[in-house]
This record gives sequence, structure tokens and C-alpha cells, in this order.
Amino acid sequence: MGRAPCCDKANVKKGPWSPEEDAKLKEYIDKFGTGGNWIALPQKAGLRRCGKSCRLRWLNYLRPNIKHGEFSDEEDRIICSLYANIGSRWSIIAAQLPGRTDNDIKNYWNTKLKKKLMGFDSSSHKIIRPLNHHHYQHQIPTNCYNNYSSQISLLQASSLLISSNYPNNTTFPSYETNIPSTIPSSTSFLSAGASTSCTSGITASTFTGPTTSSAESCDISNFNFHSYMYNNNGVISEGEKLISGNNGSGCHVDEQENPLDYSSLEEIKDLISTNHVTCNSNSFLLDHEIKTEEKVMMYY
DNA sequence: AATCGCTGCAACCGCACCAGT
DNA sequence: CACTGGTGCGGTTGCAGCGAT
Repeated sequence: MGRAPCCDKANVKKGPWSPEEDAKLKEYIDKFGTGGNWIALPQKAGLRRCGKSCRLRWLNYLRPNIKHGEFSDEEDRIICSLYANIGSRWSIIAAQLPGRTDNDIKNYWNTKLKKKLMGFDSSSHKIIRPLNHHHYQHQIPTNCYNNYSSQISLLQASSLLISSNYPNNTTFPSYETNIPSTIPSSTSFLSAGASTSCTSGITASTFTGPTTSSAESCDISNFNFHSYMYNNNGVISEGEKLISGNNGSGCHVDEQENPLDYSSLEEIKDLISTNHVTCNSNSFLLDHEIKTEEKVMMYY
């Protein structure tokens, strides 16, 4: 027996909102607020809409101070850094970007930002059209696609983030220990993710779940590595660099000594895509969150 | 001008969580 | 403790618009 529907589907309008409906909803909420009950709201407001639909419309479109339009570089960096640290927890990410909604950020990530990160063909050294739009996703088993893309994105988001925050000669923390070495204290979000603390970095009032650091993500793939890019504008370029190491030690980045290693990136992609075929992404995330918690306990 | 394919965005769906009973 | 209803979230889909052919 399935769950009872939240509303009478037959008598509920679906699809795009008309200006009249928007006006009704806005007027009602302006006058009476949401009343803490979205299910009852549409009836009171005289709308033939599902409560969930009203809530979504309000939160994503009608709410005051909603910011539409282009994302700034700074917003890009915040999204990348948070994605690298906590994954696709859009509501948490949205909480860090005033005026942006989780849906907005999710769409932006899926349609634009991910392209910046994924649109890199390691074999040809050229930018290619990535498999990123929903219309293509049908061709790939969901599980496989999600694991592959999310992990690659995660790794490369880390790269983007690192490139934005660290000078070229920064020594990175070890993934084995997760203890940061020479991270400047001013690196806000990244240092939060690189830290072993589950409560640091992200504002406690907006983030209550455990974090998964970028280091953790790499560890997931049984592959210790750091990546670094020299282009500091948040754009993946031909100068992208991947530095890999397998001894868990800190890694010193040097432009002279670390030529672009495309094969390593390909290896990582392969490794990730094969490693997670049998691994549910949610369960592995949970597992690593637990491990993170454990590490925190050990560390303190 | 017509058609096709791609993109971006708004909205929907289903599930998990939580509080109340 | 189990059940139920409401809410929030992330993933997915539908579709209009646009550019290429």
C-alpha cells in the first residue's frame, strides 16, 4: 500500500504558474503568512494547486529578495567549494548564497558549472561536450552515471576550489590523516572542508549534517591525489594539472616538476566508474560520513 | 522557411525525516 | 513503539527558446 497523496491530484492544476496565480499566492502569504501549513494554504488562498507546488513556487520565485540572473565568480567558487565538501546538498549550499535558491543552484550546477568541470577530454586534451544534460542520461544506467559524474565533479570541483585559494607552492594536507598542514586560515570554505572537524567552517545555524571533505572523496576512490590548476579564474584550461601520489603524504606542487598528467586523470575516472558500479552512492556517502565522524572522535 | 537538436529553467515526483498522536 | 501527516530535499522531467543546418 502506497503513501496517501498529499492532495487531490484530479482537482489540482499542474504546470507553469500564471501571473494571476502568482498574485493570489503572494497576496495571501503577504497578508497571512504560510500559517505553517502548506497543504491547507492553496485552499485558503483560492488556488487549485498542490501545497507542495505552492511552497516551491514561493520559495523559488515569489519570495522577496530572490536573486535571478548570472552567478558571479565568487558565487561559483562558493558553490564549487561547498560541493567539493558536502556534495549535492543544495539547500545547505543555497544557505550560503543569499538570494539564491537550492533549485537555482542545482540547475546552475547541472547546466553550466558542471560543464566547466566536466568538459575536459583527457585523451585528446581538448574541451568536449560533456554528458551532462538530462536528455542524455537515459543512455546510461542511472546508478553508473550518478556515481561517475558526481565523483568526477567532486574531484574537479576540489581542483577548482584549490586553484582559487592556494598559491602555487602550497603544501596540501595528507589524505591519510586529514590533518591540514599549511593551509592559510583565510581560506574559509576550503579550509573547512579540509579540516577534520564536522562542525567547523559551515555556519552551524545552517548546516547540521556531517561534512564530507574533499579529501574524503578522494579516499573513496582508493586513490590518494591532489589536483591543482594554475589558471586562477575558476576556469579549467589547458594548463590544468593533476598531481597524484599514493603514499598519503603531503604533496608539494611545482609547475616545473609536475607536467600535466592526463593519463592519471583518466585512470581516476576509470577507477571511480568501476569502483562504484556496485556501490550505492548514498550508502557510500553515509559510510564516509560515519568514518568522518570516527576520525573526528579519534582526532579529538 | 522548416526542421532538428541542444540548452536552460521551472516544476513535478518520490523519498526521508520529523513531530504529533 | 508504531503510525500518520506535513515538510524539505534532491533527482528528474517537460517544454519553450534558440542556434545550426
